[in-house]
Amino acid sequence: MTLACSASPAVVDVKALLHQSPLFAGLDDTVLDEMLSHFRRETWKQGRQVTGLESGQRFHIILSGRLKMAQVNPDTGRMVTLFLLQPGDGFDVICLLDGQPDPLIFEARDDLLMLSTPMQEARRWIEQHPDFNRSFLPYLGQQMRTLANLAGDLALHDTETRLARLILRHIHHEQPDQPLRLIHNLSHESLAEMIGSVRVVVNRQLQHWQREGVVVTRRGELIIKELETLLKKAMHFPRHTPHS
Amino acid sequence: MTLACSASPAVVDVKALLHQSPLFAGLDDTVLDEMLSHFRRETWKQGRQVTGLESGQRFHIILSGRLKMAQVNPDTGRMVTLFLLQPGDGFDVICLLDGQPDPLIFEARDDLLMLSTPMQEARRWIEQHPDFNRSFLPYLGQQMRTLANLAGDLALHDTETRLARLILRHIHHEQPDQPLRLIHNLSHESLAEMIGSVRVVVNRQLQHWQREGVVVTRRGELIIKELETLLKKAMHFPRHTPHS
DNA sequence: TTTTTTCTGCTACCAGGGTTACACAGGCTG
DNA sequence: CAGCCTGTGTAACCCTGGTAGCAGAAAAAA
Repeated sequence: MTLACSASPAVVDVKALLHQSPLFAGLDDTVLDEMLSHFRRETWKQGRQVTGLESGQRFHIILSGRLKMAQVNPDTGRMVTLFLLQPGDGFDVICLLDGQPDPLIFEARDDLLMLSTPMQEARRWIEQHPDFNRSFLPYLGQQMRTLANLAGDLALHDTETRLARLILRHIHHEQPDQPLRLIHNLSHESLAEMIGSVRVVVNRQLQHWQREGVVVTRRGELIIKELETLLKKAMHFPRHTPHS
Repeated sequence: MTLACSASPAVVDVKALLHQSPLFAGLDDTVLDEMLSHFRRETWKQGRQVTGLESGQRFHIILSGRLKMAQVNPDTGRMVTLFLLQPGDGFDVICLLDGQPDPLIFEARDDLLMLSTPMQEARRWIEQHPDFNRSFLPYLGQQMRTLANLAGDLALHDTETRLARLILRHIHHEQPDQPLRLIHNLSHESLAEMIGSVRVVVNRQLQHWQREGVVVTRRGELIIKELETLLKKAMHFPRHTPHS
């Protein structure tokens, strides 16, 4: 019997997880139970793509796995990742808010376990539970902040800066004596989509840093050797505090 | 005595204006009055710049004039406009939501007349008036949608496409027989900031279109001659419906 | 194992668009 | 009126970063 992290999603302790998530942290246990009764489980397997139009009928809460929320240019085939949603996140929040369909694409980066409920039901529940806003509104603020920063970065900074920031933003706060590394097993392609660029460019940059001795790359792994240098490349104007 | 549009802001019919705005449209008249009692008037004259850190203490509602909400790169001095806020809009919404300071810049494009109240007060009022969410949440959705589209455009489309879209998005729906033109008296510089580019590039593009016969430019004015052509340049993937 | 697919490294190419610079127009101001 | 300042037209330059293409390594599937 293995100690599963995301391997055995069926036994996830839903309530414990939601209590840690920024969205439901403050909710009373009984209220949470009541809410959960409106939801049903739903699973997507890795790689599944769904457009905003299709998924727009239901609101989802991620229990395990990561979900890419992206925009596509059908002409060139290129993609930008707007959000990489994690357990505790909900989608599609924008559609939940204003009811309009989103021209977005959602793609399961891992096998996904989620809760889902009809959009209308979610809206109704939120209306009837004003206390939820105590955590919901700040959550929305964070999302908007992330989007604003993405837009700002895309318009104002070069790929090197953007890549450096992306990496730093995603460093897991592990034991400080361990060598710093990215846990996320993201391909260069994925990294590229997250900074609004292309695989070749990301690779080019990483190789460049590797020759400088700043990082070491192995397949699906990225080890930071000189954090200071990377910080300098990323810090070209005041940073926002990464949540949590 | 002149027929003032934004010239005599002192006599603006606040309640009428707010009833039209997406944020307060649905509010009861008595509730609106109660709300207004928490606010005080505030004026900024054109060109005034304020950072998010300074203005973060109060929440504002625009009554007349336009306000640029932008991000800056202190190294290059370049700017991106995230929002061009109009009468009926509020700011800073992100800070209102999560309480964190924004590394943004707010600049009055015209003389501004606004209502303002301490952030805390605004948050408290929202908490106590759950009905407000009926219009507030959709409003937030629109804002997020706008940001998402901006980020998407910046990453996926060239300057020509972005400029075409910007212009089309800002056409005032006037009498259809009149020649189409941009009311906003925006400089090329302003246009550039709104598409995350630079004056020279915008000018270059406009001249190019002018030689093609698509538009005619005069100082501070832009007349569209061939709407079809411009639409074709803008339409490279499914458009979202511009609000209102 | 062999085969297939997914990632990665690297090259040559070139064009979009950003930087800099200057001249002139129109509107303001004194 | 002269002066100033902001907005506009246009040129030369060149560099970042995107496209196309291929070959090998690693992983996954057969």
